[in-house]
Amino acid sequence: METRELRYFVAVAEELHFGRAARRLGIAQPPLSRAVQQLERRLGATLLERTSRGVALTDAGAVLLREGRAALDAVAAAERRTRRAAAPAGSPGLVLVTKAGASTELLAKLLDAYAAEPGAVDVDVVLCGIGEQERHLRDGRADVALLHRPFDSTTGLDTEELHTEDQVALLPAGHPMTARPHLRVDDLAAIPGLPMPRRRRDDGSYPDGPGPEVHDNTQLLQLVALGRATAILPESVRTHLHDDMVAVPVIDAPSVTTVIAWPPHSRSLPLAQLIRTATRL
Amino acid sequence: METRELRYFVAVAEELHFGRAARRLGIAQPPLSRAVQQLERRLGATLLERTSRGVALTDAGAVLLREGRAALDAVAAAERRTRRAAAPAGSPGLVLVTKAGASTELLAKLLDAYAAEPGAVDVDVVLCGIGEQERHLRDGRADVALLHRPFDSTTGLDTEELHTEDQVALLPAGHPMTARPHLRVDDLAAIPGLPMPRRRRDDGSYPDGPGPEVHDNTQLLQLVALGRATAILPESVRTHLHDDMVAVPVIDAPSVTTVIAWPPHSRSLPLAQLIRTATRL
DNA sequence: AGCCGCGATACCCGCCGGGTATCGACGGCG
DNA sequence: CGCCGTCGATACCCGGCGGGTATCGCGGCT
Repeated sequence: METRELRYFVAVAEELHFGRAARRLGIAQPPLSRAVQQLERRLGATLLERTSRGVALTDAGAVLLREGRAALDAVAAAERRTRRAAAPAGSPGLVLVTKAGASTELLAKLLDAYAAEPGAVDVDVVLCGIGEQERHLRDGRADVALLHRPFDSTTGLDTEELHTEDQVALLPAGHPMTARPHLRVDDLAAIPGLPMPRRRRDDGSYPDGPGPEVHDNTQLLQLVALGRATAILPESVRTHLHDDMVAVPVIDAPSVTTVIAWPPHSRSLPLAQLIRTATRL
Repeated sequence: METRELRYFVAVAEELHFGRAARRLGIAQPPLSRAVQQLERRLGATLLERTSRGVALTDAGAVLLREGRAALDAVAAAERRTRRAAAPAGSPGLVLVTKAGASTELLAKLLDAYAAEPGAVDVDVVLCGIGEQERHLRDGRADVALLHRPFDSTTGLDTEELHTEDQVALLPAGHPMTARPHLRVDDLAAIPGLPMPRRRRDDGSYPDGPGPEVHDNTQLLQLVALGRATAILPESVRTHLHDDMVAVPVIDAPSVTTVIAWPPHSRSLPLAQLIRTATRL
């Protein structure tokens, strides 16, 4: 199976429309139809159910969509990492990816400590959207990530725990509940007029519910400060708070563990040293 | 990057010889040279150092060899799993791989328990050489494996622990040490005339040392029974012993954990049910 | 009935992957 | 020291395949 065929099939499977997929791929529709047919013949499997009004995935097609994405990521990773390995000295030796607006202190400490090590290489820091870090590791855009359990999935990655912290509720200053020594999750759900914002999911959609839609932490903090929302966040957000917000411990929220994660078959000395530095912090 | 190019490069990188690689690939040597040159041009990287007497890998080439193998495995997995998903009912629903000659009781119990579950599918059992299981999972030849820590690597796999056991030393019946209630690893290393056999490594070579070379457990047991060797093995081997051998606990050997492992992104109901059954044993 | 949207088919062209023949560089050996 | 053997690169040719345009066939909607 060639990567071209896989790319073509994945495009059709995602669009569920040969015409749109062809446009996305920058080719005409007939060759795309033909390529997918040929793939189906070679696999001996029907991947798509065609009706004259559109396309639907078969079970086998769903399997190939999932596995094919993983395979294309692996190919992309091979390509990117080879390019990086061949790049002249001075380019980034390691790329670290983490969520935008999280772990800033831990990250700063880690980068400082690592830079002080003998033989340290340049580290590029990439900030990306929630849930995108694992993808960056799998397709070679990054070598190592800072993830936050239980929010981020770490399946298929090697990890070391760095830090665990409890979560706090963020309330507008002056709210009656700020007087309480601690809260429970149910207390917050019951506050009238202070809904929990809905974060954008990986696929771009938002969960149902009453709260406002947000997609980054800055927006969220602003909404809390304005008295329009509340939120449960790791206690390290306290360092970002001014006196317009108050943090109250939430005793029954799951605690958050920051982990350093990397693709399992990585074998680079700088990466090993960065991980060692991280675990010693 | 096309899988064809990757396959070609991997063949050359493994053979370190264009002619042999071409023969292995079933093509002539000139197109192979050209394909690798084209790959190098596209990547903007020198992958191989050519001398008129042969070929050596550059750093970038070593990266692409490792990453490329992983990518080709992922492509092969996509292909195999799709074929399986499309195969008519009656073909194996799950393929389980484990070391030849290990975990037989646990495996039998697991298969029995799973077969009794409602909705269970057929399970094919594949026995393979030591260290080959991970590869079977990664390239789609198997869906799930029984592994033994700390011997098998589980990096990049999801696992659940099933069973932990201590290790025992296997001695020929009548040996003076069989009178001892327990032993230490150092005691065994010091026995004259009873060396530890050398097991074949993944690459087919054997470690240096005095012991005989073996590559499976049957051979090993035979050598012990003949009074030509000793070995440290999980205590479950006791069930295979006749009265020609004696097992003595080794108190400082690492204990062995049997785990069930699967590729991290698997999403099949039968697999989930098998894993659930396994953890409940 | 007629039109429209969508995927499949028919047919053509140019490029690229594969083949054979040969070259050029290097090392070994008589 | 010159000859030869080995090995990768180059030159050149051919056929097939990937990609393009034009068109068909089917189904749903109005």
